[in-house]
Amino acid sequence: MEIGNRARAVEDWFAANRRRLPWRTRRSAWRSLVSEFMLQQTQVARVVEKFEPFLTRFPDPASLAAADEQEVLAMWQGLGYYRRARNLKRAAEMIVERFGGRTPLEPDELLELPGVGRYTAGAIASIAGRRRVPIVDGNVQRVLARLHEDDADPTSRDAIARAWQRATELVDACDRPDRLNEGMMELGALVCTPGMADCGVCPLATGCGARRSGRQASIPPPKRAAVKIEVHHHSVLVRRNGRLLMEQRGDDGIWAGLWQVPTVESKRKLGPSQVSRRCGVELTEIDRVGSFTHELSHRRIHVHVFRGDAAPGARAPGRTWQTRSGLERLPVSNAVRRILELG
DNA sequence: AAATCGTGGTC
DNA sequence: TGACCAAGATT
Repeated sequence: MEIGNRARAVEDWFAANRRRLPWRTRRSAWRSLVSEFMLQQTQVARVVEKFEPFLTRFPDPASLAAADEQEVLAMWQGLGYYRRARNLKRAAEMIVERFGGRTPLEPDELLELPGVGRYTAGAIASIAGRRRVPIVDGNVQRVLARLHEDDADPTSRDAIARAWQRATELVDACDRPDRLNEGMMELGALVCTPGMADCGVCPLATGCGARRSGRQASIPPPKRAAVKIEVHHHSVLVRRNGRLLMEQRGDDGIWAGLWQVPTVESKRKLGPSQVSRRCGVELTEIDRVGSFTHELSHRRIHVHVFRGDAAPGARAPGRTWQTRSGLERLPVSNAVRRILELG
């Protein structure tokens, strides 16, 4: 099939199929920017729950730029990759300062924003701005690899470069870059999925290399999962006068900037007396409450939960005593949410 | 440039 | 059930 016909086949397929992201029917650069930040490495279904509340609270770059970072993180709670939320706020600040509050639609300007890489810039520019630029996400890379029967390791430099080259050729040959790019991603998400290629309904089936050779299941080869390091978090629910002691995590590492109950991290499991000694506040008593494991992409955290009573007049520098309603305003990880449920 | 950063879904 | 994956970016 000639490349222009391929591109139009995808555009027509997308135009005829319902979109899973209805907010894109309103073409707003700001909405597109927020949407693309949320969608980085995150499934559409998860984003749908969070998007409208976030946009209602932060309807334009100025409102986000002026907001307290704690509130931004709270609106992001549960989405993961919390650095995106902080980058998005910094991007909003830059939009206000350098672009007069108007979200840019040119790829080069978008790339200057923190947290915006080649994919995100291309998605906003092509979908919200209808600029003729390519995008390659995990879906597009898989569809293109199968189309061209490219069985290389998808994490290799060369394979990535070939995907961008092929995406560029397609978008150069298409009529509507927005429909082409969204169509390629939807194809990957709904038709040409990792586990199954539903070639019977695929607009690219004619001329697909993997289909011709029957290698849909082995292209692309799977990426090796990261080795998970095992660590232990000992978290203490410290009570005093009906309040709970909370601390904020540092600027780097996992859950940066989020809040937690006092937690001792170690390579090995610790007993109650060790936890009591190292948790940073004097306790008169400590008991085990329960434990669970929390899985991250590159780490397995064994969470051991304790309950302790603060000694009278105990000091806890850098920490705050929170009431139940105060707790609800602090951004916490899902692991901490589970810990708090045990309290 | 390999590691890091969350969480939930799929098969 | 445990890999593997998701509208990736950063260092």
